[in-house]
Amino acid sequence: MGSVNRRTQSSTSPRPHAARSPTQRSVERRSQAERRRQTRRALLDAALEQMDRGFGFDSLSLRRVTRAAGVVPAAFYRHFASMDELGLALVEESMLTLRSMLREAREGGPEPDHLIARSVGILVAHVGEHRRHFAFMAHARASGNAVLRHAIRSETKLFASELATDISRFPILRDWTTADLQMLAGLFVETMIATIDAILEASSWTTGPDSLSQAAEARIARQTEKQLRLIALAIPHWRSTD
Amino acid sequence: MGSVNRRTQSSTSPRPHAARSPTQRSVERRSQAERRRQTRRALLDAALEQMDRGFGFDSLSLRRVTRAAGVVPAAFYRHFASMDELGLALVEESMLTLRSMLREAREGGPEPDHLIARSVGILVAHVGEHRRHFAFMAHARASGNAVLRHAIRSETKLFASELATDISRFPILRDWTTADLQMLAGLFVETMIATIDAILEASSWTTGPDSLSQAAEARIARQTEKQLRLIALAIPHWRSTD
DNA sequence: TGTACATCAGTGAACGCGCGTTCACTGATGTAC
DNA sequence: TGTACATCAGTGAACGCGCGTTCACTGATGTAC
Repeated sequence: MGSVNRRTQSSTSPRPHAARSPTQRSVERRSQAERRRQTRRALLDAALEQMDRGFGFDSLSLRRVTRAAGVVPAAFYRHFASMDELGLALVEESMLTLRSMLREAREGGPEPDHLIARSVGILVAHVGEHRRHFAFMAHARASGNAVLRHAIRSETKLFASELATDISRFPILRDWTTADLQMLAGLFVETMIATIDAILEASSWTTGPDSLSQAAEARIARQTEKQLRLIALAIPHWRSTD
Repeated sequence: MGSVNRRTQSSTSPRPHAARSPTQRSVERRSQAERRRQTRRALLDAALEQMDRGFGFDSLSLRRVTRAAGVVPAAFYRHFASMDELGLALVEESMLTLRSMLREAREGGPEPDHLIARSVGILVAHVGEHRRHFAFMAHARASGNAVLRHAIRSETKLFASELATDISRFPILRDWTTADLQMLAGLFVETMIATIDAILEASSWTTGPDSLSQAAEARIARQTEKQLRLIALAIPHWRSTD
């Protein structure tokens, strides 16, 4: 990884003869602000990197993170007051990833036939592309750090509620009570979490994609699809009450 | 908690005039062996206690455990070579608790009508009675310690397989393929894990049973029952293939 | 039964190490005029 | 445009602390005869 602190030359040069103004001031400072931004990113990346390698957030030390980011320990405090604060920034970032997945799933529109296979495909692809965010969330969910744990839990509940709203639009669920929609969305989210866990676990044995972990991934995806298809079979037979 | 090392008088006195023999030898040593056993237990209990308070296994130090157990740090090594080894002892112990739950559930015999409510009741009761073991497993599942994590994961898979065998005895599942039985058992186990997580999370806000956490527990149990009933509705409609 | 010796669970002191946090500092970037 | 000053991201040294591990030890328990 190494040091992130090399001067980056801005290609959009800052019109040297323009009048000075508050806006101008912030533009002229961009190089310094950019350096700051890069160090902050390097710290976040270093933490994600360590956690993707299987270390728990609890055993990440401030010194290890700064070492991996290529800065001195004291520099950490220019960006975060504590490791907890860095962790919360990662929660926020990871939830954006999760929501982008939900958005992608929504965009397909309602094609019930392939809906399940498509959703599972999106899930598996997202975990592959944003493995570090998912590994972070999977760990922090059960971590020893109460601040992180509660943050992730409440975000998960929110996510399940959003999903409940989404699925309420399907005609077959029109007459379900809110509680029953939450129950069903909860079941989907729980199945999703279990799938994520299983994929991460399978890919943790090796580094990078190989045929072995790809086969394991396909097997996990097939089982998840079956479970969702089974649940879907029940939906027409459910008598919703509260 | 305090020191565990007080001499315990054995009430079953060791027949003083009997001939010496290998058996006799071990009986006469019982007081020393008992002291050893008690310290070991105190170490395990201290670790469970800390983890039930929300600390992760990763942030448990050998010194904290021995302090809580009332012995000097060096005494730890008379019982375990490392914290990892203590963790594995806890995995083993916790799995016994889990299996005792499965045994209790089996003993009811097949009464499909109340089966779901009964099973959820047993689960909730067991989590209440052995909260520390469940809290340990819930945490270690996603802990940063690879040894513990893999131990729990493989035990969980074994547990799901046992459950698959159990449910294969239900007439309605007679013609299901092995893969489909594993899939269904997996779904049950995942729902169970989510329920355990939710109960532990709800009870972590307060200490001891109070009306608030009891209400939360009842709500969680009701949602789990609904989810299992939903899944059960699908079973007759599933066309099992492999 | 009484005595001399063996075992071994737990002790207490010591070690070197990585940790989080503090502080005055440096020097490149940015601003004022 | 050129110069003098301000800002502030990152530095390097220092601190006290809890950690895991080692070691010779103590003294109660257990064994041999």
